[in-house]
Amino acid sequence: MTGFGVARVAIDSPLPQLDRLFDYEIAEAIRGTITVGSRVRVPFGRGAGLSDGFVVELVESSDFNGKLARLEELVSSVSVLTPEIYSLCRAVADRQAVTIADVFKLAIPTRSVAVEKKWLAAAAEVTPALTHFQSSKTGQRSFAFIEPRTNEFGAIWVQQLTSRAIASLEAGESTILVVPDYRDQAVILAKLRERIDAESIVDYTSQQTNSLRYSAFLRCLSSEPVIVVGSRAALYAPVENLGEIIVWDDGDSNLQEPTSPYTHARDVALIRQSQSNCHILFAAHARSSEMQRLVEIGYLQDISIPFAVPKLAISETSARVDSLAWQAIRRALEVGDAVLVQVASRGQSVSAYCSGCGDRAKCSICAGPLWIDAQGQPKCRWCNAHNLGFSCSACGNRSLKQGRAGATRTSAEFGKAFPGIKIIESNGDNRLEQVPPGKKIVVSTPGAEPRVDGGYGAVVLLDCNEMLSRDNLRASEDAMRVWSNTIALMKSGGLAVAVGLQGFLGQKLALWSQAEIAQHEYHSRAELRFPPFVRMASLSGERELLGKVLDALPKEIEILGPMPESSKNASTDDWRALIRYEYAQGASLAATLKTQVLLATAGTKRVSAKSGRAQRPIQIKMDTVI
DNA sequence: AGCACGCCGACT
DNA sequence: GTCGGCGTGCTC
Repeated sequence: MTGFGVARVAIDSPLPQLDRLFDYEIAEAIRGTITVGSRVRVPFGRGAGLSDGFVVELVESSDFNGKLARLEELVSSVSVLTPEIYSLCRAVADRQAVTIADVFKLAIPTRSVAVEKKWLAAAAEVTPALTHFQSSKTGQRSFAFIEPRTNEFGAIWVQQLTSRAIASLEAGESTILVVPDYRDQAVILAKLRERIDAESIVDYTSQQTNSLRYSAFLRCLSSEPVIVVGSRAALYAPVENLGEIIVWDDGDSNLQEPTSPYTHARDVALIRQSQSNCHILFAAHARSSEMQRLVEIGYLQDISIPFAVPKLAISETSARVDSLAWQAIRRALEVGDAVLVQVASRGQSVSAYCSGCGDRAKCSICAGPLWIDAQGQPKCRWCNAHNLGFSCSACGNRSLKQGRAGATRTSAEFGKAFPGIKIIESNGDNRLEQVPPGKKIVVSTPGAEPRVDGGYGAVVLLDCNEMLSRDNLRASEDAMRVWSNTIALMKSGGLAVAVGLQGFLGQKLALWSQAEIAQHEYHSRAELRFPPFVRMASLSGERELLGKVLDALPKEIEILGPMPESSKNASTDDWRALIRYEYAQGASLAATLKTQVLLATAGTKRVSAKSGRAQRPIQIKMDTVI
């Protein structure tokens, strides 16, 4: 036990200048118990108190020219920061130009003493076998389209992914299964519980209490192989013998980290894969442009198994619901099946207009666009205010005209067309998870579609053009993903109809040529030099500081802007610049940005007084979402 | 972040 | 003469 007298500690501090290791002399009293990964409290700086940190390395001596401070307080003997997770956090922080502490927040849950005591007591009884085998395997990196279909056993993708994870488990390896949608997580967990022992399943789902999260985390630390199911955070699960990472439906925006380190689960998964050499599989019904890129450059292999494509009719009419759709609905109802109708937006009407001059109706408070909710009342899309006493800002007229129908009005229309048939509405605010099978029409907004045992007899996609014309770079890609996932809720013999979908996308979707659609999308991004063909970072902060940082960047880096931040709540006078760069430039750009921001902001007074909360003077997002 | 060190204005 | 302003810089 002698020898390791010095601990190299990562301080858990958000300050970028402290994002490195500090050496400490370990006090005799705790030398025997301290391990790599231990949570410790160390004296730091001139402050009187102790700072939190993690032991990253134990060494015999330090090469620090100075007197080492003493590490006296070991918080707990559990090695929470395993070497594998430390290097993952380090790599993520470096890639995103953020502090490692920002990544620790995602990787290491808050300690719960009670949970830890219980776990330690149980661990002492079991004595895990030391199976720390060093795998020299090379992981296979792949992408697969999965058959969009539901049968009596549930969705095909659920069956395929759980089977894959169970096979790994039986071979003694762990799997991390990333599923963005919480309803899908529940379905996956239920399917796993049906088939294997609960001991081997770790629920890493995010909406849990601290103690549950910590308990799930500790279960991963035991060396028994497990299947971890969760969202973004599951990628940091400290499992050993990681056999495979599976990411389901990577196009889902839930996989994007909204706060620092601003990562996408896809990138974290790829980093962890490359470090541990495990297998990685991205699977979905549609292909994101990021997947398309990785397949095209040969980084991922397409291992899709050919499958029968769903029956899908495209109607190019301008009618909102055309005869093809009516026919499909009628046929499904006749055989006693449930029908799913997808509508672009909820309420009575997506939009409202002045009946006098025809101008778009605006909110009396914030001038945002009005829509008509399920109760028939005008509401603002931006500030949510009721606008009962509408008066047109242009002509003074006091009455409204409804725009295109939303889910509520569509329901009413279907009610009239199919008297006696049960109509059910599901939307983001009022979401149904599951409906019983049988004759009924379910009207849903995208993302709120309830599941039905055995699948829907027919799926009708309305407002296809509306979905495509959203003001967003990813509108088309998102729409394709949503439609594909909706069609996947249909049973084998069912018929889907996409109303108002024209041209290339219509033709290709009808043939389920997902790869061609993704290729088309990706190439159009490449032409514009938009992500994911290149990467795009955003820098925001005070104009002068921003200028200093931008001036320090190498000449070959393309800078767009800076320009004033256009936020709806125009309280900030921040400026913003975009930086377009190649993937190969990422590492060095992140490093220069990190140091340049530090240099530019050194000596700057932190403006914490006015806003109340200390803010970083310059914010770096290495991959901005446009 | 804290906290100390350091080099310029009005005070018992 | 010195008390203290907060600009600058460091933290194993």
